[in-house]
Amino acid sequence: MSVRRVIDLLRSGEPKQAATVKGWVRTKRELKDFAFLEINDGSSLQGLQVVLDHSLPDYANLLRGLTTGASVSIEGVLVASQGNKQRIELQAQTLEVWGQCDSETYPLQKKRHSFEFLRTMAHLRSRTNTLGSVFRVRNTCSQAIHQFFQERDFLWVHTPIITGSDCEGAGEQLAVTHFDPRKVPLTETGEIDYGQDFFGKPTYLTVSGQLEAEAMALAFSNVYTFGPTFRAENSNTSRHLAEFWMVEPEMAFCNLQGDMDLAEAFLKHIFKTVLEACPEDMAFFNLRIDKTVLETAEQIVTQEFERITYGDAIATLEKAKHPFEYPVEWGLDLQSEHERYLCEELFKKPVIVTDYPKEIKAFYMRLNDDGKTVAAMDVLVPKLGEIIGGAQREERLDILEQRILAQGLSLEDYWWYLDLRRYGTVPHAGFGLGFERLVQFITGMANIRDVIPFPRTPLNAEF
RNA sequence: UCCUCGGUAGCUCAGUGGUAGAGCGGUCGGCUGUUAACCGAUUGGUCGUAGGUUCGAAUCCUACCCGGGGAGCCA
Repeated sequence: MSVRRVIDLLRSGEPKQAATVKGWVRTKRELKDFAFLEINDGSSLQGLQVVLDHSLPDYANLLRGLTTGASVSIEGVLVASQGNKQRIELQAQTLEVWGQCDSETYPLQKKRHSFEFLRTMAHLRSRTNTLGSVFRVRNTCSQAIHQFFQERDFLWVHTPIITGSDCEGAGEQLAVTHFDPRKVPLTETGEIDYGQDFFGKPTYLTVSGQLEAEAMALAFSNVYTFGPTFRAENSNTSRHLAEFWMVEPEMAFCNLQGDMDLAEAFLKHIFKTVLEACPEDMAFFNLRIDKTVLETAEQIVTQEFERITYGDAIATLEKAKHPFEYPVEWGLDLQSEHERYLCEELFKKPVIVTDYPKEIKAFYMRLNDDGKTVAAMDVLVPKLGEIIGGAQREERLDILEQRILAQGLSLEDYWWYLDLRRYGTVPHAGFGLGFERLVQFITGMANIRDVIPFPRTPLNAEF
């Protein structure tokens, strides 16, 4: 008798077939002479309905052990369901409880729980409908990302998680040390003597693999990273994590135009893949989480993104009859409210804003011919704001050196990054995508802590 | 980090100075193929923590802790 996943049985199981299913009890509905179980094994949102007849040996005792959350193995025969909520169901013949689940103390009820409550039990919450759907969609997103790049001959490169560079230009870093915090060695002048630490110098968790990805792109032409990233910012919002996953493609012989084209094709591919692979989960999000996710996904796949320069965006915002809390003025960064106005009210779709003033962007972004702006691009989406940030990189050694110095940074810290411009430099471009923000955007989940299994945020590393 | 709202039963919440409540869940019983099952009964509390005011505090005051939403920073 073959063991089959629930999704397989729901899709292709036929009456009279023998089948064994293994999973966890979601609900039990008892009637006088028989009972229904719903078994879920994580393979799909819908569970398999199992019918237990009172003629089963030791029926009364059996039912007592079949509580919500218990793990079971059930052998039986598939039959056409008399109910209208499922095509097929399993008539149980033998049943084994692997692990009991005390219903007095098991925290997950059959009814809906708040996401705040579920966050206090990250080890159990994946057994709920919503988190189950989230993590299946998250998996499909991962797969779609690799597929997109691999089909285009991009090399997946593994950039370091521990970095010796404390100046990657993207926020506070978490220190990595092997020192005993009670006995940190000091130099004669009273400074911390990092020469005695594990790596012989200060080290940190990476905030971006971009600089290393650029090095790899200058050998392999097209590469991408997909890995964890860390930020020690004390950000307490529904869109920030201290540990998150980032996707960073980097392309040699590419300009800003090519960068934007790639970003748009990339998002379209992921949405298309999720719509095809996870229709049940997406329908669930549309019904229970956010009634616009399907419409939004269809728009992403079919519509061209709006493209607008920062200068035009500022001019548009200045003319808008919309009250803004923060000032709109050339040279100031766009605030959340401005970004939301552009993509939620004005264009009603994703917007790519390009060519920002050089003062508000990173040193490595390529200086435009006007000398005032850089070849940067941000992809803004409704509700979330910035989901992708990218740029054509500055490939000219002299200008890059000026930009590093102008931002108060030191050339020595970037010696190897500058070498890339000394030896065979080429125009190149890339972008970074916050993976959890992508999953948030696709699923409509309001809080980023609910789209990663074990979220890391300030004061939260329990699991 | 700032602003703001909140913390009362396992969960979601009501109670705003005078005996601690409801719905759901759990348990027990009933029931015609149920599917957020249904019907009946029942169980369940250091009111976030520590001080203070008061004859009396879940309720008023102070501090702290934790959570939600918004902002900044960003992805």
